[in-house]
Amino acid sequence: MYNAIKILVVDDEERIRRLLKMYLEREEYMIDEAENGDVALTKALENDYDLILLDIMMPGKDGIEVCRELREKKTTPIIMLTAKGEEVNRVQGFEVGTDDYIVKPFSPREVVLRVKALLRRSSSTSYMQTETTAKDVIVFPHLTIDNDAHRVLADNKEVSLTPKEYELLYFLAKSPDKVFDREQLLKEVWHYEFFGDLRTVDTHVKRLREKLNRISENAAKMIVTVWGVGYKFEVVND
Amino acid sequence: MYNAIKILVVDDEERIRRLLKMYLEREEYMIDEAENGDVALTKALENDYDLILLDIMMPGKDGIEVCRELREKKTTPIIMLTAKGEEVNRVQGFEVGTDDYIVKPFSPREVVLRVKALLRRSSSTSYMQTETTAKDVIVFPHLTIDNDAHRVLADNKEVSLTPKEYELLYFLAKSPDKVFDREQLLKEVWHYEFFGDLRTVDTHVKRLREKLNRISENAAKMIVTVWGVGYKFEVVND
DNA sequence: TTTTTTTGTGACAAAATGGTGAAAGGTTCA
DNA sequence: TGAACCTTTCACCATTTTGTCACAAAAAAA
Repeated sequence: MYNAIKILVVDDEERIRRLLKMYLEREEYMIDEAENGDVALTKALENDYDLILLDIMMPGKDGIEVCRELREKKTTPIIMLTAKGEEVNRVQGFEVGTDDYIVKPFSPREVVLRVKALLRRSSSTSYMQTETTAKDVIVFPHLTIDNDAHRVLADNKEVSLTPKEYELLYFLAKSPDKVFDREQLLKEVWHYEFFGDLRTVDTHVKRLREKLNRISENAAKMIVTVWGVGYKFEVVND
Repeated sequence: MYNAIKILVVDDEERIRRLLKMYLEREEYMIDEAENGDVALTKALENDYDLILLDIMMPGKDGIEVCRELREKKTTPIIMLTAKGEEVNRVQGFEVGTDDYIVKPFSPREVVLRVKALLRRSSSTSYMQTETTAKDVIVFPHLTIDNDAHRVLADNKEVSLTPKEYELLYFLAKSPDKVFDREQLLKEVWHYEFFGDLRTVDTHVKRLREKLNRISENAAKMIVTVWGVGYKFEVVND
C-alpha cells in the first residue's frame, strides 16, 4: 500500500493495542505499535507518523512525558488516551501540546471518528501551510523558487543567494524560454533609469551559475547564454 | 452594576490582594477577597464567581488543596499565583485542575491579560470544552506560542517577553516561511500609519533572539534574517 | 587559419546592510 | 512623585554585496 496513512499506537496493555489496531486497520490505516514510552519516542522520531494514539498511564515514561519530549522535535498530531476523568485536566490544562484526548473506556467507533477528525484538521492546519493565501512558488525539475520565503532549492537543497542574484534568477525563471538582453535585465532587475555597465549582468550570471552549480549541475544549466543577445531561463532535458 | 464580572482574589498577604484588586477594578471587574483557604472555599462555594485568583502558598489550607476541594463541586476558572520556580511544576504538572498560572512577582499588565484571556476562553467554551474551542496555540518543534495565555515556551520553558517582542514573534510565527520587510512589520506589528525608523525592527529582533537563545538555541534560530529583504520565521532542521 | 566579436572570470574597492550597545524618550507602577 | 521598565533612535563596526575593470576564453566571421 502506497501513501498509506501511518498511525502509531502506544499503550502498555497488549489487549488495547490489538483492539485499536483492528479498528483502525479496517479504515485502511497502517498501524505501528509501541508498548512503552521509550519505544514510542524512538519510533515517533524515526518515522513520520501522521498521528499518534498515546496512553497516559504507562509504567516508566508516561504519555505526558513522551508528548513533551516529542514536541521538542516534531509536531505530529497526538491523541491522548486517558483512564479517568481527572486525568483530563492534566492533558487539557496546559501546554502539553496534545491535539485531542479520549477517555477510556472508549468506544471503537468514537476513536475512529476522532482520528479521522484530527487527520482532517491537521492536514489542512499544520503549520506548514496555515495561510490560505495562494503561494508564490515556481517549480521546475531540479529547481524550486519560493518567492514567499525567498528561498531557492536546487535538487531540494537550499541555495543561499544574495538579493541581486535572487532577483535575477526569479526574473528569468518567471518567463522561461524568453531571452532578455542586458539592457532589459538592467532595467527590470536593477531598476536603473540610466544604465550602468552592461557587463555587470554577466558577473551576476556568473555568480549565480557558480552557486547553483555547487549544488546541482542541472539547475545551473537552466541559465542559458544566447550568444549575441543575452540570457534566458530554460528547462533542459538531461 | 448589573451583570458585572465577579472575581475572587485569594492571598494571605493584604498587600497583594489590594494590588490585584486595584488592577482588576480598573477593568471594571467586581472584586471579592479571601485571606485564607477556608474562607476562600466557603465564598467560592456560596457565590458564582466568574474567575478565581488563587495563591498557592498560604498558611493552613493552601491553594492546591482549595483547588482540589473546589473542583469536586464547581468548575469555576482558576488562575494560580505561584512564587518562583519549583511551584510552577506542581501547578503546571497537571496534578490539579487549574486553568492558568501566574508567577510572582507578576506585572499588572500580565495579570489583566491572563484574566481577560481566561474569561474569554471560558465564557465561549462553556461545558463543551476541547471539542469546539478553537484554541489559538501555535506549536513548533522547540517553540510553542499560546496566544490565549500570551505565553511563549521554548523547549517547554517559559520565555518572558515584552509586549512588542511577543507581538513580533507571534506575527512572524503566524506565517512561517514568509518574508516580511521592515516596512511591513512596522505596519502590521506596530500599526504605524507613517513610519518610524525601520531599524527599530532590528533592535526588537535582536532582543527577541537574545531572550529565546538564553533558553533554547533552536528556538532562536527560527527567526531568520533574509539579507536585503527582511525577516522570516522558519522551522530549521537541526 | 586568423581576426574580430562576445562572453566568462578573478580581483578589488566602494557601497549597502545588519548586528549591536548605548543613550534618549515614554510608559507603567509602587 | 521617582524607579523600573519598555521602546525608539542613532552611530559605530563587521560583514556582505555589488559594480567595474582587465584579461582569458570561447564563438563567430573573414
